[in-house]
Amino acid sequence: MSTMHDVAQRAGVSPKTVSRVVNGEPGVSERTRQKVDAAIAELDFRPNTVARNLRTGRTGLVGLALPHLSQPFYAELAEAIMREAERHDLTVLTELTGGVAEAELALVSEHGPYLAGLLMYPVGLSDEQARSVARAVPTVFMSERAYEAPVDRVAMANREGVRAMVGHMASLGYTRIAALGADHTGRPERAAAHLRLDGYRDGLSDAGLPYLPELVLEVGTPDWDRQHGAEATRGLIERGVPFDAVVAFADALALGALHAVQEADLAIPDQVAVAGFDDLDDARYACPSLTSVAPGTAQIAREALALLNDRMALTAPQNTGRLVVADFDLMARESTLGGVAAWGTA
Amino acid sequence: MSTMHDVAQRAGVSPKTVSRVVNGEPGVSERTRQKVDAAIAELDFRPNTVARNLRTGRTGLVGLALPHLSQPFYAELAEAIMREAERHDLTVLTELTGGVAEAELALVSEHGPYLAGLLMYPVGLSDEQARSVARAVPTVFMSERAYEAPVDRVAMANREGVRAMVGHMASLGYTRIAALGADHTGRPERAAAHLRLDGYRDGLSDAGLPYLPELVLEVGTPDWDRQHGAEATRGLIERGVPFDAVVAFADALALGALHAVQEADLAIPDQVAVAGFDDLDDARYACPSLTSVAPGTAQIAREALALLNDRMALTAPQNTGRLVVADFDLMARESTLGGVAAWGTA
DNA sequence: CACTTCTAGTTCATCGATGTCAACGGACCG
DNA sequence: CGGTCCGTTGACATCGATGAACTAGAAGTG
Repeated sequence: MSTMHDVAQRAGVSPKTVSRVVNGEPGVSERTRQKVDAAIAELDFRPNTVARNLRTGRTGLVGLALPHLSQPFYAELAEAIMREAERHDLTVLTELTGGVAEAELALVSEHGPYLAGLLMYPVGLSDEQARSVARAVPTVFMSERAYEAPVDRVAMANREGVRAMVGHMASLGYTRIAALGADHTGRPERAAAHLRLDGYRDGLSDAGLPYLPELVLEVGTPDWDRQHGAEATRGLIERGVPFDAVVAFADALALGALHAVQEADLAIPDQVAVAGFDDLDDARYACPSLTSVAPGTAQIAREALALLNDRMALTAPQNTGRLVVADFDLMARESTLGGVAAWGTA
Repeated sequence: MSTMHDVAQRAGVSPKTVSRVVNGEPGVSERTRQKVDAAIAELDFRPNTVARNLRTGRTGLVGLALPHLSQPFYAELAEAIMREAERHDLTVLTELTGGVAEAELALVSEHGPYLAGLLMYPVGLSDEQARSVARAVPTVFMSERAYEAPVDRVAMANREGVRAMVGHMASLGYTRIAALGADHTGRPERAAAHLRLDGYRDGLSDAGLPYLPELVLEVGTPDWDRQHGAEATRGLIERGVPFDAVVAFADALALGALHAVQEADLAIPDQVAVAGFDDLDDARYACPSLTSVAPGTAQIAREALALLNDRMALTAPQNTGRLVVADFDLMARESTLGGVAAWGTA
């Protein structure tokens, strides 16, 4: 590994001049610039990032904190963010928190000091903890929950998305539309469930349909997975409650519902229509393919990095948090439209 | 941020002594150690990682290079590796290569200098390129392809896994077992396909079944996804070739096959049994749940980090690469066994 | 021509921690 | 009692790059 000093000697100039050339600073004549460039090429010199970081105090490292990667939603989000970070010349350091406040905080105390910024999908953090995280390092949350803290946040169009989905179903003639994934604990970390339930009510009222509590299915755990989606749907069927559609608050739940409905020999979408939220790859490939709300993952990644950039540059307001809500798309597929749409297409 | 200097002043000692305490070096009396510890606590001092890295030349950063995260197999692998890295006190820097040699190399030239090690799932690299990567930074490949280079590698039990799967099917009485995912291009980057096909032949010959070329399905692209799995299976059905089982070389292909088989109104597993490879979460949740070869992802992560540790410590032999093959498990589920095994269980 | 004004480039200190080596004080020994 | 040795501790240089302050010479100005 050659250093700037080596390059300087070879080019017959001072190290500082080499530094100027490398960083494209002004005050270097064309002639010397060329000499230095030549020396750099000959020695295959690459500036030592660590030393630079120490001197400048900047690292170009941003932390990405997610609960898991094994759930496709997070994996897809991670991928989008990494691709976007690359465009900003930032290096991503990924940490899995398991959705536990402890781990979410540990990340900050352990890596915080040398992180230029932090993108976090917080789950367990309290308002107070969120504040302390944001105080320690420039932070952007990707989260449906609003925090009582001056933190930037990117969210999905939870309410509007579900509202539109209910509208979609109503316009197809479905009238007894179940909601799958409600939460009645009121706990703030379940904000996504609350907002989506609000959207469900909005959609019903838009369509002039009554809100029927027996069609609102709670899911026992905070984990929205197929297992629980199937169980809740089975329960609905067994109770004999009449219904002709299910709007699930997550694709995983919807895929479970799909399973339970087919298990009961009900035709999709003729007897029961099903829809989800997240637009996972799995939704496209499900059988039948699943209608879903695409939450604009790419846009979320873009906005999150834009906000973070501002904050790292201290361009952003210091005492207030900004909120960006991503646009959604309603991806209508076989599970509501029926037909023989080619499998695996958008 | 307080520095060692601050702590030293507060404790009335020299910075070097603080350094000794922090790093648990010997040669510090109990009395001073306590004074220093107290000062550290009072100032909430945390050593500056960047400065330490510069001085020592070590970083504790390992790169993780994967083609994608959006394919569940890679996401699950990434998760396993991150969890394991944490146990080794290593920080993981993830990069997505898209499976392109260019990106795989760029990672090294860009971040290589300050990476303590590299875990890569290589796809596009040539032997020569693999060599140059391994020369630049301590490297462990996770890859089915063997490289003509002194690089450590962790692989799956490709051949044995498929062999066992074919045995499993034969023991259940299936005799016309199709292979899905073969490759006849012979290109080295498709080694997984070649090995698995070998395993298929082994399995047939173990069971005394003939190898029938018309039952070997090639998949057009290197991408093993559901779409292609479904297409190839449809082709088989349309050609009217009799078959009673499909062993797919990847779960994604198997899920596609599942779809195509059901589409043709063939009962699973009564008329056609289906099995995959990878044991994705999706396999457990498929309908019917999918029998699959679990490649031992957790073990792969463990072994990969163990090998990398050796190599970073220079404990490993320098001119030769080691190979570890992970154990596999045959997860038999409804798609071969039938029955009503609880959905979503192991 | 003396004097300011640039420009191109240099010197030196510095970021924070750590390796090297020397110094200091007490214990122990002959 | 002088000398050696050992356990502690500190002074200083160093890792590689960069910011601040400075200089030598060219160019412009009245």
